[in-house]
Amino acid sequence: MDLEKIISNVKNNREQIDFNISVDCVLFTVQDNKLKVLLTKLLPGNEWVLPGGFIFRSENVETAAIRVLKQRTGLDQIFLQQFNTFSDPNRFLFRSLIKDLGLETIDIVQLPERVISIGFFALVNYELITLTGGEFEEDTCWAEVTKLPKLMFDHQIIIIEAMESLRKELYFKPIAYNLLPEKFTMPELQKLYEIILDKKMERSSFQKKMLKWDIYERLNERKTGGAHKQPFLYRFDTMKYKVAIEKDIKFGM
Amino acid sequence: MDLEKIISNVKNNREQIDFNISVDCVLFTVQDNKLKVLLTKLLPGNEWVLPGGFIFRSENVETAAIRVLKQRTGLDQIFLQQFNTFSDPNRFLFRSLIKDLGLETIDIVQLPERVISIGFFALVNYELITLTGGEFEEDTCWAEVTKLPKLMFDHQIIIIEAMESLRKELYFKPIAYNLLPEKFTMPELQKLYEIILDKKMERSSFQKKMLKWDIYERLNERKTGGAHKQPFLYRFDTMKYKVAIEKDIKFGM
DNA sequence: GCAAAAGTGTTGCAGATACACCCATGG
DNA sequence: CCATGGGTGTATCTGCAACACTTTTGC
Repeated sequence: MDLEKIISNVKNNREQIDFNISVDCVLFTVQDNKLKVLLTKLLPGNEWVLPGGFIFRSENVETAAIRVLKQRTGLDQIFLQQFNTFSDPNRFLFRSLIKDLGLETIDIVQLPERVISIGFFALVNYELITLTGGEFEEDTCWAEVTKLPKLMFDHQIIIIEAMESLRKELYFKPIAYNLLPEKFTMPELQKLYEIILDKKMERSSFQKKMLKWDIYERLNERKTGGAHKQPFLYRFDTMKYKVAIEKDIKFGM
Repeated sequence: MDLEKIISNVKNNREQIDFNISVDCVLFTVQDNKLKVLLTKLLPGNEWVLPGGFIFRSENVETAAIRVLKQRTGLDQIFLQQFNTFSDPNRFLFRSLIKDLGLETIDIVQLPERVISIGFFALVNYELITLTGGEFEEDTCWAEVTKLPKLMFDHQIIIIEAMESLRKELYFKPIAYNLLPEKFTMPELQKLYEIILDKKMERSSFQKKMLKWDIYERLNERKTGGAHKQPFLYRFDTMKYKVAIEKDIKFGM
């Protein structure tokens, strides 16, 4: 990612790309029992930004978001959800950006004014990403949502709103499994809920609630390696989930 | 609203207006116990469209939506909520639109390709609108959501998604009062819920649920005029609502 | 006075919570 | 063998749906 590249992009690809609209992706993961988001830099040494990009005229915004995430993570099956549009007239001004970065030599006549951005949040398991980690740039990091560094533009607001949306969603839909490996245990799932909703829960009640929804398949395996009794492994079952939705099951916490 | 006006707009106002992005407003109201949406026409005799408009470079998308609704209804205090972005590459093509309408004489070189639209749904009390109804054009109507006429572009999809969002919201937030006059009765509120959620409810339970939330103020007045026992009048109380949110009250149906 | 609508009280059931108890594992 | 974590059963509590009963109004 390189700002000058972006700017030459703007000048040379007006036919293919809409430079008034972008997507910004808040990619969440959980590592060391902490909720984190992926950040990157436009210029080395500068402030952090969310991974994002402009939209090709031949694609819709979801496709653009998938493209951006694929480019960052190597994955193209990431859980993704649009949550808001950011359109403050002063949120992203090419002209002031270039001035701030001391790139005044660039001819800015053809650059658009305000850029409107569609915010997406995405969920991914940390281990899946590190598997394809080879392509990461140095100017990329996982930042704890409680300890965000200084961010450019309105990206802090975008992250905060993404978290609110994630919480609201998790409160009513069982989307947390997207943050876990394919096979996971109930204690792991509970830990996730506790981290995201920032609320301790009772072990037995939690488990019963999850099982009652009947959307997780219990495998004939148990998690080995840890000390103490080995917990069962579960897997999210898409078919069961569809059946549960048909039955109008409520997934509220 | 006039298509040729729009097109001359595009040509003459590129400085002020972003013609790649628009807002479309699904304005709901309830009349005769039916849920209806406001529709309009681009050209007399042509198909229906949702009220919408482009976005000034000096405003955000919410302001644009408020502007569009104010222009249609005379009201600027309408409950409004963004619900999705519509960006299919073929959803709105100026070029094919002009061709379809037989306006091929128009020079289309400067028109944008695909227009991305931000969808809003809005709620308004029917009586409030008719008060300022003088400025309505002939080519404007309230269409029942169950009997939609043929619509241009992807506007039918937008309405359907708006309804789903409205239902989902109403299921978890007490927004229905926006469709009622300031003072309303519990039976009226219940009727609304039944229309929107398309589900009959038990009178006594409904009333208790509403009162338990403690967000409606019971007035020392009763609704007169109808036959039978006069029901109490209530008013949505913003302060009480804030308190209830603080208390983490669940407004689920 | 009666029918219909609205307010209020009562009861029973289902779901959730809290707790208890047991089991398994590694150190 | 014991501390800890995990599975499962059970008692209790709560909320709410369903129903009953009462009150009020217009005709």
